[in-house]
Amino acid sequence: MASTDETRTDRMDRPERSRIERYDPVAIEPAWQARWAELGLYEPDLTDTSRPKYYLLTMYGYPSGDLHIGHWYVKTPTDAIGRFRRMNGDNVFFPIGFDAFGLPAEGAAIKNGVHPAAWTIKNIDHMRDQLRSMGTGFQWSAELITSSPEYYRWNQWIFLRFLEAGLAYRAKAPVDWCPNDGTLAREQVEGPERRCWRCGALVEKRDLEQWFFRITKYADELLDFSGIDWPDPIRIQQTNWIGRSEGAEIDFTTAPDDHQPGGHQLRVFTTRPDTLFGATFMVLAPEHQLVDVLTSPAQRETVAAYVAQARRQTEIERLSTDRPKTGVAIGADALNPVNGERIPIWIADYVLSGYGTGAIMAVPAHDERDFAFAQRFGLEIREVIRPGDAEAGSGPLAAAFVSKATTDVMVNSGPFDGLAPMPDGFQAIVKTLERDGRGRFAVSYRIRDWLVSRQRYWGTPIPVIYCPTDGIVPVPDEDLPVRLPEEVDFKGSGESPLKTDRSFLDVACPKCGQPARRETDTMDTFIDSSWYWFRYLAPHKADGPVEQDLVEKWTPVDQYTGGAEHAVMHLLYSRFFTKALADLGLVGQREPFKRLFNQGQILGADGERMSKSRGNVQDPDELVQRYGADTVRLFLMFMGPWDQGGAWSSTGIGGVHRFLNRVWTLTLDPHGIEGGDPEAGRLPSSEDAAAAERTIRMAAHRTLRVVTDEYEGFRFNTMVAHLMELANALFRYRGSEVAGGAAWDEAIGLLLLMLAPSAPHIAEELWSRRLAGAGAAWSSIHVETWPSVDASAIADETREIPIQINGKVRDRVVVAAGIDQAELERIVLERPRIVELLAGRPPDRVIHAGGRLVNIVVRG
RNA sequence: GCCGAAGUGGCGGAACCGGCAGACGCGGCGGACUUAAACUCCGCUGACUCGCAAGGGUCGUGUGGGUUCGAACCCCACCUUCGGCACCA
Repeated sequence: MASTDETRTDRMDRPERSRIERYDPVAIEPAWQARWAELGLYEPDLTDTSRPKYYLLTMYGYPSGDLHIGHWYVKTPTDAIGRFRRMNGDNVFFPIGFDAFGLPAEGAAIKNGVHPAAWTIKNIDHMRDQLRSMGTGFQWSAELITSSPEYYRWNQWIFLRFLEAGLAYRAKAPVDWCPNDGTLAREQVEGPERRCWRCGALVEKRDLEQWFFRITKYADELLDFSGIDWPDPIRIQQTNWIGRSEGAEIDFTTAPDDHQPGGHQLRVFTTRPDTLFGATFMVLAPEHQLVDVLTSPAQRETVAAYVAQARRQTEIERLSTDRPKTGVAIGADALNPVNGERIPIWIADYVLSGYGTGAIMAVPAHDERDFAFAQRFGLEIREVIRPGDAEAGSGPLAAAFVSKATTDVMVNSGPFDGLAPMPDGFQAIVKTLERDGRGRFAVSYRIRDWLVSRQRYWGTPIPVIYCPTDGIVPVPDEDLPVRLPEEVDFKGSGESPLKTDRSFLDVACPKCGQPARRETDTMDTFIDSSWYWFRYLAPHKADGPVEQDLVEKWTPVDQYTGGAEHAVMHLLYSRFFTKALADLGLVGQREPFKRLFNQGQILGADGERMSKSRGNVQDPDELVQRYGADTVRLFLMFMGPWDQGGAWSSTGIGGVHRFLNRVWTLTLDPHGIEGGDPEAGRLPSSEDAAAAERTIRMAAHRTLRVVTDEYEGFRFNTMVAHLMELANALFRYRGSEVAGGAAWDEAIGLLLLMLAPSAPHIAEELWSRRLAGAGAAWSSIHVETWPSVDASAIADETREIPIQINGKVRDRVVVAAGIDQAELERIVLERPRIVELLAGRPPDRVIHAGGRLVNIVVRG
């Protein structure tokens, strides 16, 4: 006691409140950013082979003008990953760029008369500054802008290779069409009535000749995810999107009647050929080619009206299973190929022209949608499959029977009665059809070829020319790039100005030299993002799209981060492109991204997606002004699990800022004593100096062990929580005799190193002051090696075991760490509280849960 | 509607493999420091309940069932919210 009092008196001589410099992030952050850039800290040598490569990629962004907090939410933790890998010895390549083509630039042009290129460049300039303020270690020398001819030239070049390889083709496809503004994007069609966002006119579908990429060629390979570490939900969504189903094609024919001779082939795809005898009608998509040919004069008007209204609906509406079924009979019949039966032909909007063959055989007894349809229109429902144990003729079905149980049997199916439908009946019927040339096994996919044409100005021009004599003529490679004309008139209409620009349109045919016309469609911007990571490795290469040596060495990307909203489009297109480019011999692997992580999305405070029009955008700049980039970075990492996101709220950012202030205080003023804590400056009564140093070392090394793990698993929220715990633990020893000692100093060093990837500026600042204090030469904390755990510091001698009775905790006991089960059980059963609660009842069982817990089970 | 995901204190969230629910932070309450306030520091803080107190008890992870010695976690059904549905990127 006496000695403690002495220590206390001793401390009184010092000023109570420290006079250290305050933590002022706004003063230190820009200086370190400049210093790092000067040193080229983030400009790795791509040819360096002495260290393992780590290609870290975060989805590049659209230059909408302002960075919002959501951009930080993706990029700053990704930056922390890069810094962590670098400290672990990897050669990290972390590029950034801009997905600069797209609709908003054109919208700005129409609205405000500013040229899309000027608007885009201005936005990029602003966003570059904002990105720099985050303190992210992007390799700016690799920056890429997709709207530059230097980039889109190679989109064109790749398009031409796809064309040669048969991967690009032209076909008719419907677009949403406004009579005044031309083709509309989905977001430009508003309201349940589907009106044009600009002029309010009713939007209709119009069929245009457009370009497609044959992604379906790779459908099967795209179902194979072996060798890549992607989250299950993304793989499942892609798998369902591709939607492979095995079944059969069956050829029905039309029956002759008063107005047509019959004999037209109607091919259907079905996954249940075993139900063929139960097909009581057929349904064609309203867009089906034969609708016009087959419709009877009496039905012509009704059918035309139905087709027109079906064409006004979206696919989402058409596929909704909960709305009443609609459809009309076209006044013609088809013949069932197995029994020659006449069945009526209908059209209905639930059959889509893009899936299968655009026609189905309807088996109402065994398909839910067909059942609903048959009920609505009073069509025959004929049971052809019955559960093995069911009575025959047990009355009409109340619902479609869609089981695929092997105990089911086929009925009402002629020679196939009694077979199990799957797989026997399926096989038998298809084999019979095959023999007669009326059907065959077939695989169908839900995924459709990728429509890449856009009737827009601000995109990559598709490099083909239409010649009256030579037809479709590719632009020769040496004429690339086909540049977007700069002087264009937007005329206040939504129609692409390319369509009326004579200087662009008029061209001589490369084959015959006759006057010809350029393609005016541009490419979907998803093409830009389908190969950009290859280009980052040599963004200015003029004689080819990629530098093959570097591609060989640096790809696939080791870690890709970005939003889950890209699950099925961008992430699938990128995989398709990589496979196609591999088949063209351009790249060596068939998968783009080895490991994928999808962070969650930050919504506005109102829980809605952040957008300028909603006025719910959080500007990070003002937070950075107030708290500094490190606090904002750390707060975003601390908010919650990275894959979760959520509505934005700055509540709690002060707590993170306070934590950084505490780190600042611990590092620069270990001996200070704050008023308010009666124990300040004293060791806990149970510890002497040696014990205190052991406690400090244990806390620091245990934190290091778990934090290392959490960096590797991207569990940043708990990582920050553990750093806070360490800082709190150290604070308890501040001003005591061990503060500033060897164990303390080691702990501070570890704390700064662990903080460095996430809060790079303050870690660097404190590190430099620490070096200066020790009289050592400066070197950046970001080139330090990640520390390793001292196993001897964290060894535990005892552990606390909770004791349960029937699953409820009733007591706890501290035992030696290496205790054996029998000994533990003896100690537990002798505990007075346990003896009391058991009241003489013998335990039925005693469960030892992996040495972590004991559960005593008693009955009665 | 279909595909994918998420629901835990007043709030953000933790519990990584079926084993102590609520770490860490915010907010709130109390205290220290201050002439005062701010800052800073220390303590308490799921709900209900028994007890002067020390300390107990019951309930509790969207809802309803189930499996298990034991469920926030696994299974079934449902509700709500978010992402995607092919021209926003």
